[in-house]
Amino acid sequence: MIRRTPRTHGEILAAAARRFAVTGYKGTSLQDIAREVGCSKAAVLYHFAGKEALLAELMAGPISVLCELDERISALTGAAAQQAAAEGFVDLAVRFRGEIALLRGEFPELLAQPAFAHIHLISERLIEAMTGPDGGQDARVAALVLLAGIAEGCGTFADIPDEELRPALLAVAQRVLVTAAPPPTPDHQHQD
Amino acid sequence: MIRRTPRTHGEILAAAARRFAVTGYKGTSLQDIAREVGCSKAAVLYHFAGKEALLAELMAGPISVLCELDERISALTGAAAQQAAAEGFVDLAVRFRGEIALLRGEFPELLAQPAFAHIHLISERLIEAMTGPDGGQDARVAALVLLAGIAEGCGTFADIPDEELRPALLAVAQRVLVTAAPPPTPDHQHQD
DNA sequence: TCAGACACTGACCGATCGGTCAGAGAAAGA
DNA sequence: TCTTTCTCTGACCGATCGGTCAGTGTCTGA
Repeated sequence: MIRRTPRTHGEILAAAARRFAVTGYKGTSLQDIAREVGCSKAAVLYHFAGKEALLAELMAGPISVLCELDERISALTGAAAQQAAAEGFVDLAVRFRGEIALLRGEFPELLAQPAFAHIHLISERLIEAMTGPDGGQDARVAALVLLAGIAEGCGTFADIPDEELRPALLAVAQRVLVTAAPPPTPDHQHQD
Repeated sequence: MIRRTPRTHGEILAAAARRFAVTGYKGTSLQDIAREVGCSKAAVLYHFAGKEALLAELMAGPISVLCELDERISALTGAAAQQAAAEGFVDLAVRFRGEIALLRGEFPELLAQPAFAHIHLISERLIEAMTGPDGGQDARVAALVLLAGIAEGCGTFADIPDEELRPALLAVAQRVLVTAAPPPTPDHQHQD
């Protein structure tokens, strides 16, 4: 029972991540992945129940971190929730930028699948938190632009190391989010 | 020579735009479009040389505006170019948000096609302009997050009319862009 | 009335997709 | 040595893709 040759499972996963990152989930065939690994398509399907299973395993890490972030935020309100959401999402995006990048533009359809249904709810709560205590339409637009910009952009920062990208994104987040609604009357106009 | 029944060409284009916006370019088949119009797939291919031709005609508007913006920016430098790039891109994104949305995540592959090769160069020049006179890595990150965030996010703001979305996005742009390199030349610092 | 242009259809094409399946080959325990 | 288990393969499946093609009905100008 020594289960020799542990090579393939991890190799296939890594190859799938590489191909997905370049050509996207839909744009990558099982044949492409098999070619990258150097085995048959059937071998890929021997180790994984299907193409979806491959994606699910690849996204397990970032998804669990996203769920943790959601729980953490749900215990907070107002500016504290906003700050935690921004910092948490930047951390997640930097750490898992490869995984996020491979979902480029396929969020709508992938999220429609039952396996990822809860992600949709979480992302909505994330935007709500990032919108902050202001709650106005401008704040919501800012939150959405930030979220989408980080998610979409972080995959293209392959040349920037984590320890430089994180503070850069955090700085952007601090600037873009509508942080305070001092009086009830809308009154934000100072900046930096 | 009266060319009666002008119905189909425009109808097909509109139906394609609708389907592309929902399921993406790759995710929409000619059959889907034909079903939406209520004709055969062959009829779609009678009016358009192919699926790519459909996309090209849909994108002709935003692309020409993008080219104009590129020319306008190329005549400017520094903060003026940055401001023009931000405002111009926001205008473009708001006006053509439907068209931009249908490219969701398919930029990499579509831009790889020779027909759209110059778009890639333009978007790079746009980012360079948005990076601004500061030129540092943080400014570049900010520019890319803004560009990606607007492009990716604007398609989801279907419930916000143009005249509200534009100032909201402009406000985000003013906040997020690194507008000045403070120590060397204190030049411009107005805001809002 | 009739030829021809136009708009369109259904059948069909080769390619590719995700996925299945019977079986081959190697290794390990008995 | 024999049997079992694991790993992997090539052939194959039905579905769907973008695209082609011969032909059909309809309208128009002569």
